[in-house]
Amino acid sequence: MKSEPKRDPKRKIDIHYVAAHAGVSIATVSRALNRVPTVDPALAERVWKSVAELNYLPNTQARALVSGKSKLLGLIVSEITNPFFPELIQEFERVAVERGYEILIASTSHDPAKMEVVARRMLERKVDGVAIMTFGFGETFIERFAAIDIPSIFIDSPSKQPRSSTLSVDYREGLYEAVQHLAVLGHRKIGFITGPLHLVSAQARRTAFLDCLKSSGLPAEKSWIIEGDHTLDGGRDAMNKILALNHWPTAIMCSNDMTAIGVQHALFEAKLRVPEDFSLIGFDNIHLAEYTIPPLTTIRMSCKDLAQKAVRSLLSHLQPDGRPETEAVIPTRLIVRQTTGAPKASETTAKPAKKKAR
Amino acid sequence: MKSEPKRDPKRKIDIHYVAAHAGVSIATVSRALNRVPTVDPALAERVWKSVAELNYLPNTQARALVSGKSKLLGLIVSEITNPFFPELIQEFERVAVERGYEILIASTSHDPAKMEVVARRMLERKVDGVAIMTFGFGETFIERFAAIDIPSIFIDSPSKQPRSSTLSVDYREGLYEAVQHLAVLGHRKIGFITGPLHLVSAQARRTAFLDCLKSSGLPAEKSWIIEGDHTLDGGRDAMNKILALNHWPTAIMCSNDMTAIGVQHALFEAKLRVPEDFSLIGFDNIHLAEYTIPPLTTIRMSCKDLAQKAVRSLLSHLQPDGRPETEAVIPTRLIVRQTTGAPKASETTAKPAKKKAR
DNA sequence: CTGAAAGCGCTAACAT
DNA sequence: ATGTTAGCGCTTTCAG
Repeated sequence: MKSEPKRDPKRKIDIHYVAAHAGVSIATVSRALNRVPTVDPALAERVWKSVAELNYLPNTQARALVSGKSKLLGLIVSEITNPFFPELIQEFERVAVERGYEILIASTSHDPAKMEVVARRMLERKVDGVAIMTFGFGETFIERFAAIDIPSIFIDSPSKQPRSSTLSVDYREGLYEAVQHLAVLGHRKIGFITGPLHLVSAQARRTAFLDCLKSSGLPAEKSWIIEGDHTLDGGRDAMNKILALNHWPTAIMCSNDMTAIGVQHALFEAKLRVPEDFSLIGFDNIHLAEYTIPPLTTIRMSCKDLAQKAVRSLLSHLQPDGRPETEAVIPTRLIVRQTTGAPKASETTAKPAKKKAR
Repeated sequence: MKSEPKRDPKRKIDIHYVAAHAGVSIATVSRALNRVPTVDPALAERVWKSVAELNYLPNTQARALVSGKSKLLGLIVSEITNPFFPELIQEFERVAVERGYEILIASTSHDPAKMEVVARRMLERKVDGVAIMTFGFGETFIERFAAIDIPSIFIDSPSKQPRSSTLSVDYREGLYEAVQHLAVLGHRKIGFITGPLHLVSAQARRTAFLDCLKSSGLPAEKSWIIEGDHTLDGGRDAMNKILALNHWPTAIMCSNDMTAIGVQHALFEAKLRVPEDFSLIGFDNIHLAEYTIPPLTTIRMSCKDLAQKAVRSLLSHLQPDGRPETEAVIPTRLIVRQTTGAPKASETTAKPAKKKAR
């Protein structure tokens, strides 16, 4: 029986294997890997060489189990098919990976049942922190995570949990610029298509819009405030509701860019033109906004900012030294493109002839 | 000293805690949780009640460590900001979660350096399987995963690794319908904007296009085949190159929808109209295609199909019973919207006056 | 059918 | 500075 217990060629490459290969104990391997400063440089060198040679990858599960840190960050978004979120995800991933964290993405689709599942998934995988980028429904999650003392960050509605931070978006800033822009162009009748109003963020945007109208001395016509749902379809449907009205606004502002693209589509179908018949302003400034026809005037909210601040804040809660960053504000700014212009000179409050085939 | 060792209220809720609460051993708890059929129903019942009452969540890391199964599926995409991928991710997530798997998303951005990192991330986290949806560069990954015997699935280029499956897209099908559609409309001069040609999938699409041209008896003009990169910017730039030519095609086909949207933008800027001046066809049929102005004629490739088949195939490799699904074909089909029409009657091979301000 | 006990691969005391 | 050892929370033999 010629058994060779020490160097079984098909043996799994674990820390013991590396230790044997480098001629040190597993503790030294562990220390070298974790860059503990007290390790003899010569030994560390040997360890790293073995690691490279054997193509050793530490077992994350074992590490997580013993250390209590999963090195996983949760990222909850509402709707991954809204291009705003992929852009945010991309940056979040970049920053998190750079700092040695992996990221667990889940989308709720605004479905309460799914939210429950999503929270469970995050908890089961023992995320070290979680960013709730649903623009609403933060409360649903916050307490769950706070109860288990998982750092969290979410948007718009401040929380008083100790390990929870808030990102507050300054909607007024960009919205005010937008309303002013329209006012200067000569618009006095501005409609607004909101997001789903059960979301605090959608409410915040609507409220900010109303405030800006008031401080610009513009009237707020209730029938021109239509509830959308932040999707293409929602934008189209909302615009069609406005078109069914007897009195039309001359400009439409939207709670996000997808809504605005839906509006453009509704207008296209109705043979109405932008900006000749309606001026249009979106919100988010997704990359696509530059490519709509015509290119969309919109309000920029930097998703990179959002992502970076979220990761940074989360990680700040994870490090014992230095106090956590607990609040950050995200600015917004108007980006003028080609969907805004002066209202028609012939503009009256009477309903124009509609859908006249050209 | 009134110590109460058994029911420390702030004790972590682990399997021992549940076992104590239910009055059974941890082995029974484990078995009940894993639905081992030989457990006494009465005991199982007690365990489940305790689990619910204590809000117990099994520690996934510990589970993974001992079982060797991470219950994690990797999903590698090339570019998360291309809307095709979020749609695919959404479905992938849905199906995977339904089957009890979590999903690890990584995007390569076509960056070889990043690919290395991405592969490492997947390996470190010990994914049970990985879907490589980069539409190219599969080879970079396949071998790495095959070497460690991780099931994988990827697109277009078949692999001979035992635990690796292929999704082959039938590009010809939809492309042929598209070329025929244009031919019937009267087009004989069709240009094509490709994807990045270092991707096998982009090459496959171009080759399929060329074949369809030939079998339709249409000429293939080299200068009308421009390399794009599957992005908005790439589409715009490619179209501008075509516009700089002396002889124009009358129709443009694109390797994906984002490219087509970029083309629409270039045309808009050049004051050219779709479909009056150019007919345009995309590829993918992302949701947005319905909302471009005018709505984009495109070739549908179902990302849901892709996602479902990928997950199913991956999981089939993970179950010992039944043999793995090793190959699936994804159909494609033309969706006619409003970017295709007859070429101008005045159409000649001479270059029309360009950029005349209206 | 149930329980006791042996690890999974690693980190972090605790020795040396 | 390095090695030895005791777990992290769970699944899974192996006895009973």
